Amino acid sequence: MNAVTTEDYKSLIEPVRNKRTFEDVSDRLKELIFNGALKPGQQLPSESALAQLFQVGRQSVREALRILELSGFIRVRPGVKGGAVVESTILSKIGSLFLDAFKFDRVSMEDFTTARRAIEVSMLDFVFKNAGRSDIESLRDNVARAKARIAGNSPAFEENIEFHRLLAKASRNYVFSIVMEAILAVLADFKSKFTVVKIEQSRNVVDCHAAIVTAIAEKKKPKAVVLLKKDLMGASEILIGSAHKERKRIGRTRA
Amino acid sequence: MNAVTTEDYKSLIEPVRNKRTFEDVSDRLKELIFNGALKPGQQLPSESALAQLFQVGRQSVREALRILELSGFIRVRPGVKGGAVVESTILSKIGSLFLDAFKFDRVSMEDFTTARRAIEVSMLDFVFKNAGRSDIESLRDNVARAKARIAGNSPAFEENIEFHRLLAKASRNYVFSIVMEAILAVLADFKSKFTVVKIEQSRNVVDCHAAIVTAIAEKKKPKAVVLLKKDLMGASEILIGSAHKERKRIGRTRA
DNA sequence: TCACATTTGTCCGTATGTATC
DNA sequence: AGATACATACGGACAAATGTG
Repeated sequence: MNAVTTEDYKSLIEPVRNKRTFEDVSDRLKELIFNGALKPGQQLPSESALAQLFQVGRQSVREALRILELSGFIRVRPGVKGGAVVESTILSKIGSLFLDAFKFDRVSMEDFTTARRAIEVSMLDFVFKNAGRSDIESLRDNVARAKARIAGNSPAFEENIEFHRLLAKASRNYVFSIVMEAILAVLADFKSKFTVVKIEQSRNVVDCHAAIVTAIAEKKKPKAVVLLKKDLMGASEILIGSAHKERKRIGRTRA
Repeated sequence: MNAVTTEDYKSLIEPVRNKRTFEDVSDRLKELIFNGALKPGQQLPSESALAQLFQVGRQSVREALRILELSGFIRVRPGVKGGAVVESTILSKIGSLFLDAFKFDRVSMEDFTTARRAIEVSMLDFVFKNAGRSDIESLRDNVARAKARIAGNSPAFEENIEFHRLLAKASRNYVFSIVMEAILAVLADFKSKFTVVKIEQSRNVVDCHAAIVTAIAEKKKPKAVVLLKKDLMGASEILIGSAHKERKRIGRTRA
């Protein structure tokens, strides 16, 4: 008899079954999606059918579907002909999780805007390297729509956010699209809550965007960098300004 | 009578109540966490207690807790004195979601490594600007531990990943920590699956890391940039190499 | 317009596994 | 070892949503 306890074996022997049922189910379904056995647009069996197939209760299936839904693998709708359909909404899910991280860990607007500036400027290299004619067309189209909206006397809030999404797409590197989506999620949330977008601000932004597109089309990289920095700096000032006001209003400082 | 249907109003009128019960519950709990009413380390009431408090069924509470768990807000453990505890694991959740996006959308290793290089190099600016003595100490410590492991004739896989996490921390900007966590999740997953880390490779990496730390300590930025690029380029080659082999082995091309 | 079928959404009762005291 | 308190899991039931005839 010695002092070796079960505890000592925990690092050596892993349990045969440590996963919870619903985790097992969601992992199995994930695998099917990764394998290509379940393709985007394809309908999954109903909850009760899945329960029978996996030989588990419906509750476990539901919790598994909840996981897949939140991870951005499926969309679930009620009603006849409803149910779970394979569909990638991961991008927007990453955005909301990033936003959660911001709120939970109380990231400062200064950190956010400076990091954003650095990342987006470095992304511009890729735009110059990889953007095609169609990308530039999309950007031009975006600017045109933004101008039209401003001409109609309303701020082009959505369009000006979309511009950066399109810029990321023009980098032809999906990683930047993911990161940009995260950035824009924070931006959209913050702006919608704390700032009133004025027409004048919107107009300046659109003008800057238009100049950026021109610089890209004319392959003038240094000019584009300067313009993008100016654009992002303007956004920073608005954000940080309202963040300070907000902190004052709430009367609580950062931990 | 005109052709205006209910459908036309969907963009104008949002439903009074489109949320499902469990979404309501998880949102309410999230708010309590953001408000600071529920602090990290704090225990939530039991499932049945929450069900009574919110006046909903246990199943709705369970699905709400599943969401909070997956979003990285709580940890759930069974047994007496178990239950849901507020705890931020969002960083690792963002990592796994990022990894999911990679697998789902079949991002190429080329895109991943080039984007990573760009982001990490731009992050280096922040390291030079903000890193304190303690950050450099952490990096030095990491290199020392890696060297010790290699001296013991085993590859310093974990330590070499951790190096980049510490580098992000040294930037003193949490945004980079988040992005880095996402990058490392992909890296760890890929390496653990497809490549055998050789001692020789590990040694080269550690030597490079050591040189980077020295360059940072001596405030030699251009040198640090060159070294970091070299380090990341080495990682790229290993990854892309094994990615090609892997694609060949599986016998499936990218969609 | 209305009834119907299907599927998700929700609740309840109950049983089991698990960790702590 | 036994009692406990909790999550986990199952099955049944009904409500709500939604497409179809």
